[in-house]
Amino acid sequence: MSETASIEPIGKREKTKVANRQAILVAARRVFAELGYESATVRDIIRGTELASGTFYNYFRSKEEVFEALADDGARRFRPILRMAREHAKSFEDYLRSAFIAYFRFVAEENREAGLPVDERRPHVRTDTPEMMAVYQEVRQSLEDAIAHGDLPHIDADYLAHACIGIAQELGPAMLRRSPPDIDNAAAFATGLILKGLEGAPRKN
Amino acid sequence: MSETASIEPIGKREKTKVANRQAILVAARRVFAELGYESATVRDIIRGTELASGTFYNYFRSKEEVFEALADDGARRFRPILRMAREHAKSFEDYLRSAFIAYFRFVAEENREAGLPVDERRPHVRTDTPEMMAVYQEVRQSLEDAIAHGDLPHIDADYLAHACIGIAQELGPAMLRRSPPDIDNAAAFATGLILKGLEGAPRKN
DNA sequence: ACAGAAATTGACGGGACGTCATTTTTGTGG
DNA sequence: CCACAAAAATGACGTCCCGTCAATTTCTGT
Repeated sequence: MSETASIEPIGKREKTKVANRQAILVAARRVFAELGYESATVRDIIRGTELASGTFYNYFRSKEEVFEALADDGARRFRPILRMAREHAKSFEDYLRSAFIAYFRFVAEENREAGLPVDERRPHVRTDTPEMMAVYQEVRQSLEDAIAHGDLPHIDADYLAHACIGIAQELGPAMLRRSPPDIDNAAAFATGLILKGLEGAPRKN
Repeated sequence: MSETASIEPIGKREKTKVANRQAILVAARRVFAELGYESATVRDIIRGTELASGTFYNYFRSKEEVFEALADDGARRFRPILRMAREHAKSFEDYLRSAFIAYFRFVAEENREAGLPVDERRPHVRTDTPEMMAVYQEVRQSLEDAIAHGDLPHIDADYLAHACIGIAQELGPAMLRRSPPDIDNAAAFATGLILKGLEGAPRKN
């Protein structure tokens, strides 16, 4: 008898495996925040866990791969938010604005818990991880839908998606540099600019 | 007498100094292109010169500093182009378009001589070097001038400058990914988007 | 020509890297 | 309950890179 009680579909093997992976990711997040991506080392990360150096390489091939896993995490959390914004939007303008708001909120949140310095914290590494691509696809899909729906003229969806992402990426830090950061204001600026260009961007004061 | 001939305001000391610095930069550019920024090492760089390892540190404190010097170079070459675009422009639209064209040309050029892979080559490192800031300032100044001149409504010049830069940064690689890259088309897209938003962006086909 | 300043050199101690033979842990069949 | 094989963790090891620094070479002014 002994353990008829709980259904344990998951053996100890699997359990420690996810636990270790998680431990590495948690430690990595902290180490990257403290030392910055560049100067952080694989050893720094494993020292932040109970594991031995060799064990690290059972889970990741390099520091960069750990970072990508973290970036993936972020993108994975952000994507459903983006999708909900699309589904709930009453108009294209509405979608755009909520998407920007969601992103800027996300950025502000990530930044707040990572420590103060706005720029220095952002790891300087390639971020074209699969999940990031998925976010791009999500945005692009929204744009193509809007075009097909007649909400947008027939413009280059690829370029437009990149432009939106570029605006978001640059406006995010610019917003954070102001105190206090005004998410709605930044989102209004981006939305207005994309919809109507300079005439659509909110006047200052 | 001996050397009354040429006026040599520059001693041998100074000369080898600039030569060494240049040698390091040239080697670094090649090494970064070949190995990628991440995996390149200071040793790889000096091996590409006639210098000893210790000498490197007389010129730069780290690999990152070398990269920043290279980025500075790029920005330093780009800035006058940008300024000329501003001075020669007949209208704000004209300025915007030529600025984008200049940037996309620059990107295409840098990319062509660095080897083919579009994304992998771009070093993943902070690029907020002083000269980069200067480019941002240059853009922002243009925008503020245009606002003061009445060519633009009173909008947030800081945000707008960041938005332009974000668009340029994302559209550049997106353009390069197409074959053949169409600089004028990308510039037209960016200009139209900024000026009039979606309605201003060129229709596709 | 010479002395002192400036720059170069490469060896060195400290560490990080990624691997791998060994040990420990876990799952399974008798 | 045990034994045995597969899986995973361990940490020592050889290799390489880092940044420094005392010794040496190269330059400059007098």
